[in-house]
Parts: sequence; structure tokens; C-alpha cells
Amino acid sequence: MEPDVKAKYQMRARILKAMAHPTRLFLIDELARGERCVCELTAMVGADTSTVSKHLSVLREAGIVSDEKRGLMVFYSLRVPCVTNVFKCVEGVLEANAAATLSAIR
Amino acid sequence: MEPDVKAKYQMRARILKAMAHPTRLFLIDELARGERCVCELTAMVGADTSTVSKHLSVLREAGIVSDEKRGLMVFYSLRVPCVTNVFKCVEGVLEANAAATLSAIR
DNA sequence: TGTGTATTTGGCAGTATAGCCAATCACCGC
DNA sequence: GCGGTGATTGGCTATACTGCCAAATACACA
Repeated sequence: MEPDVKAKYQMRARILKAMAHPTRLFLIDELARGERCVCELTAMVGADTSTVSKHLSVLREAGIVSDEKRGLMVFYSLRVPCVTNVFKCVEGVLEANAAATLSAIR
Repeated sequence: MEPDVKAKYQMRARILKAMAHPTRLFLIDELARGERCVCELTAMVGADTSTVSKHLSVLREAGIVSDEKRGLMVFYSLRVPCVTNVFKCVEGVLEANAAATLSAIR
């Protein structure tokens, strides 16, 4: 693989890696519904504030979400709407897997 | 997060995690063009055969690719075509990032 | 049966990631 | 300015991933 091609796939992988975590997928899904502050998200996730904050910063550094400080609170929102399309595909894989398992049993 | 909701996101994350690696993205992209044997892919990637084989098994276990042995060689192919749609979204994020960087400079 | 080729598996060392706690920073109201 | 609240950062340990080498497996053909 040539260096420039490799760089291209590294950039793509960086984005996907940022998404590839259960908590971060949940955060994306929730932010697809509208902006949320860290406190709300922390309550939903049920983990330490610092943990959620770090997950959000991973998503921010990947350019998937953006943050905006208003008073004491920081509000996060989805920056790229199509991210939810990724979910459709992922669920397509899951369905295909389920179908394959089903036909294997039969 | 309730256990069943958590499980849902863990499954999704498993699929994305399988994709989130430069070499594996390259393999997916190449397999989108048609089936390839391990030897071909190894030559293209330029890594050890064992390394490529392990990457392929990660994709297989996630249900993204399927393998078929014919003679000495094993041919891999994309099992779910929509995976390439994910790329479009990822590139959308990359473009948005680039645009943001650009406007920051100006 | 034996040799050679294609692929997988086991094992190891280096690196990265996750999640908690503690400490710090940023901002508001008093 | 001061205390209080929301969020981020630093640091630590446990866990997972990567990529190579070496060994094992699977198959074809002589």
C-alpha cells in the first residue's frame, strides 16, 4: 500500500474508531434527537462524568459532534447528520447475521 | 442504561470495531470490487500473511465478509453491500472537518 | 506417501484504550 | 472575592489490539 493510500484509510479508520464504542454509539444516537448537555448524557449513560466527558471529546476530536458552552453547562450536538445512516448499515449486517444463523439451524 | 439497550449498542459497536482499522477498511474496499483470495490481498496490503489472515477473520466473525475455500486458496467476498455506504458518511465527516479547518483559517 | 504451497493458529512484546478517582478549570450567584 | 456546580484533565490499573515469527493445518500433485 502506498503511503498516500494508507493515509486515506487511516483517516477513515480514525472516524470509525471514534464511533466504535457502545457508549459513544449511544451518545450519537441520543444527540441525533437534539442537543444535550453533559449532565443529561451522564445521567442517561450512568457512568462517571469524567468518563462521559472523555467519550464526548473523542467524538469531538473526530469531528462527529460539536460543543457549545452556555453558562455552566456544555451542550453537545451532532455535526454530521448522516452518521445515523451508518447505523442502518450496521443493523443490516446484524440482520444478515441473524438470518444466516437462522438458516443454519433449519 | 438498561442491560438490553446496552446489549444493542454493544452489538452495533462490535460491527463498527471490526471495520475501524486502516487495513480492514482497505480490505473491505477491495472486496467491494469482487472476491479476492488471501494471497492477492496480502500482496496488496504488503504485510505478513498471518496479519492479513487475522484481519480477515475479524471481518468474518463480524459477519461483514464470507470465505469460501477452493483448492488451496481461500476466497473472501463482501457479505453486505451497504458497507460501502458507511464510507460515504465517513467521508462526509472528513469533508466537514476540512471545511471547518478552512473557514477557521480565513 | 511425500513435497510444496496457501492459509490459519499460537504466542509474544509493544502499544493503545477504558473507566475510575482526584485535582483542576470555568462560570454563576451571592 | 467566595463557595458551589458543571465539566475537563491527569494519573493510574486493567484490559484489548496489533503485527511479527514460528508452528500447525489443508490441500494438490507427483
